[in-house]
This record gives sequence, C-alpha cells and structure tokens, in this order.
Amino acid sequence: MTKKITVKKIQSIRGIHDGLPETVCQWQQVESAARTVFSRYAFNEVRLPILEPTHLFVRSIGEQTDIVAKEMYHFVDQGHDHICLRPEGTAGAVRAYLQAGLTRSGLQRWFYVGAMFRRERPQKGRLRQFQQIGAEFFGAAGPLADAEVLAMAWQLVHRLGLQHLTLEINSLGCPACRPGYREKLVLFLRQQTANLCPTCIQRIDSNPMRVLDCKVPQCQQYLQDAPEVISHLCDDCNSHWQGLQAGLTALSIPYCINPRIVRGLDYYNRTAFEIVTDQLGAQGTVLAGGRYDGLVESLGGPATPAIGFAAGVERLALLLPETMAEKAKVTMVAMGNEAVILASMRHADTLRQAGIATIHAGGGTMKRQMKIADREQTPFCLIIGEDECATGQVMCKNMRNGSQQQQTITQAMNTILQDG
RNA sequence: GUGGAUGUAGUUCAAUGGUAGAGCCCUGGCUUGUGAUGCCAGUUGUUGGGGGUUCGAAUCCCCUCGUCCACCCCA
Repeated sequence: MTKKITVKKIQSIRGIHDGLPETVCQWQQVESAARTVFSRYAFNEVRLPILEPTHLFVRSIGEQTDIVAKEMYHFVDQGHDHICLRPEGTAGAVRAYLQAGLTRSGLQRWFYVGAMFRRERPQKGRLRQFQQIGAEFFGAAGPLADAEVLAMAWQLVHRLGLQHLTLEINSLGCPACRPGYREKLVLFLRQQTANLCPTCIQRIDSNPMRVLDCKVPQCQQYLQDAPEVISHLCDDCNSHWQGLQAGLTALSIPYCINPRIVRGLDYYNRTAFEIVTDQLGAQGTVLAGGRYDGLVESLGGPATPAIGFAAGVERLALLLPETMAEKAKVTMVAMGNEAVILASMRHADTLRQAGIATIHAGGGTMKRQMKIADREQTPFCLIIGEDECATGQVMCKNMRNGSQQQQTITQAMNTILQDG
C-alpha cells in the first residue's frame, strides 16, 4: 500500500504571473513590432540592470510620488546596500548614460524591453511585475525630436494593427513658466474649495497640477474653467509647443490636445503625451512619455535635454487578438524495432536541420502516434516502419487531405517545403 | 492601502446543512500500419488553507491566502 502524500502547492507571488506559450507569443508580437519600428528610427537596444540603488529612484522620480513612497520593492542586502527592483526604466537609462560617459558623444537613441516592479494592488492591466518597452532620446532639445519620438510611438501601435487609440498631447511648461502658472491655478482652485473632493483640496498645496486629472465627475465639472498650462507658456515653451504640433501635422500623425495630462513623476517638463484606449477599463493608458530636460543634470550630469516614453507590453497584448503558440510542421511516426526508431530519429533531425519544425511521436501504437499528430495539428506526418526502413523511404502523409505516398526523405522534405 | 465579487476534478461548471456530480480533456478498447465524427470502459478531488457552530458543513460564522473588478496610482 502506498500512502498518498499531498504536498502544499507553491503559488507565484501575488500580481506576478507566468507567461505561458500563448501569452508569450503575444508579447513577442509586441516586441518584434517595436524592434522593427525603432530600428527605422535608429534607436539601439540597451539591456539595463533590474536591481538598482534605491537612491537612484528617490532622486529621479521624487520622494513624494506613490511609486517611491509606497510601491517600490526595496531591501538591504548582505553588504548593507540599499537596493530595489526597478519600478520604471528611465532613471536607470539616465544612470547608465552618465556612467558610460556618453554626455559628450552626441545624440543617443536607446530602447529597452524588460520587467518593472511596483507593489500595487493587482487589477486589469496592472501587475506587480510587468514589462515595459521604453525609448529614450538623449541630447536633442528641439521640437523636431519630440515629433519624431511621438511618431515612433504612434508607428509602434499602428504596426500592431491597433484601432481606437488616441494620441493625446500637452505641455507642462518649464521651470521658467510653470511657477507663474501654478500660482494662477492655485488661486483658481482656492475659489473652488467648496466644490472639490477632499483629495483635490489636499493637493492644492502639495501638487496642484494633479488636481486637473481628478476623476471625480463633480470635480471635473468645476475644473472646466481652470487655467490651462498651454495658455501660460513662456515664449520658448510656446514655440516648442507649436513646433511639436507642426511636426506632427507634417508627419500626418493624428493627435488631440488634452490640457489635463499631467505627470506623476517629477522629472517631466514641456511635452507630455499618452496613447490611450477605452477598451481596458480603468487602465486605459497604453503608452506614455514626455520630455525630461532636467533629469540628467539632477542625477549629476551636465544639463542634457532628453525625451522618452514607455509602453506597457501586457496592456498592448491585451488589445491583440488571441494567438496560437508556434506549431510544428511535421510529426514523425515510427513503427517497429529499434533500428526503425533510430532511423526515425535521424530523419527527424534531418528535417530540423533543414529548418522544418518537427516533433517525434515517440513510438508505440500507430493510433496513439496519429492522435498526437492530430492534436499537435502538424500539416504533415512522416511514417516509417520496417518496410520503409529497408527501402530507405518514408511514408509522407498530408494530414489535411489524407493523401500519402512513399518518398525518399529528400523528396518528402521538398513536398513539405513546397507546402509553404 | 480601501471597497465589492469570487475560489468545488486538468478545465468549464452543478450540488439551496444530509452519500461531492456532469460536459470537455486525458488513458485504453471497438482485430493486422493511419488522426478528426461515433460507441464502450477507465483515472481524477484534504470542495484554496486554518479555526469555529452542528449529530452532520462545499453550504453558516471568523481568520488567512489567491484571483477578478473598482478606488488610488500608473505602463
């Protein structure tokens, strides 16, 4: 008698999911679209660390942001270093750019794909470990760079065949003009305190621009007449803003102005943009980015203009049609003694080396092996028994129409390759 | 961090305090070396986990974990 022992199943961590074949297939579609599009804009891939010093994000993203204040996975390692799992990509990219001493190497166009970590409550389109495709363009100050980067982002979603997406743009001003605007906004908001939600009232002092994208309908109602950044831009910011729009128009990129776009991360200035969908519930932002001219300097480098964006791989994948994992082309069926089995293995390998994805049904009864071929949906079956083995041939069966004929392995290979 | 819904076989779902079941999947069979439909047979569960109430709990209560959705935040 054997006693059945049940072992407690180990589960993945909350909000951290496995990528199984069908899902990964979609991720790869997103990635390959990005690689194709980005390479046309001469952006080069970088692979950056997942672990970074905690301080990097405190300094760049801002201590007051939710990401840093409560969502980072951080810990002290055995050497007493403060380390965290990166919650986003831009800070690490800037750190690497500085560390490599590239500030005098002209323009740098980078992109990356990788996992980011934020300890949030999971929800549709929101995971604790998720993947971002990001792009960063260092060293270009003019609006042409903004237009190109936005165009690249737009081409990415376009290449994925996604419909019903909107590109929204805004300008956040700069350290020269934002304080003046901020004062006007605070003045306006103070007159509305009776009508605003408690969170908004709190934010009037802490971060007044965030009030603008409050989702409470009543707040939005009273914010309709709020002063907008884009009508309070300084001359430089305004000409940059106009230049961006001229660029987008010249490139025939459809966009709409959304003066409510603000940024949770502290380092953004001037151009801010998002590509949004109405098909993902509350998590409608599929790609977001903007200009961050002050970040390189604030991390200890020379003043360097820069612009970038990040796209959520899982969110984009949610918009893609369902896909099938990669299927094999041929099932190898072997009937007979060991010599036959070995011959079938050699044949399978010959096919693979010719670039034909092949699975071996593993011997056993004919029926069992044919069922495997059927389940795997391979369009062809190569059957080898003692007869075929003796004549150096295989039975090549077309599983779609049921026809079959004896052929040499080379002939069979041609038949399969011609099938497309 | 807050709120709502939810958790039963590999999977989709039944079972309204009284013996845990069905479809699909899977395995084998319906004579010899041929899959999809058909027929027959078979395997599968600490009912997420732990406590409590009860003669008796998948069912009621408490705790905990996961999932989904929303708030918040963001990609």
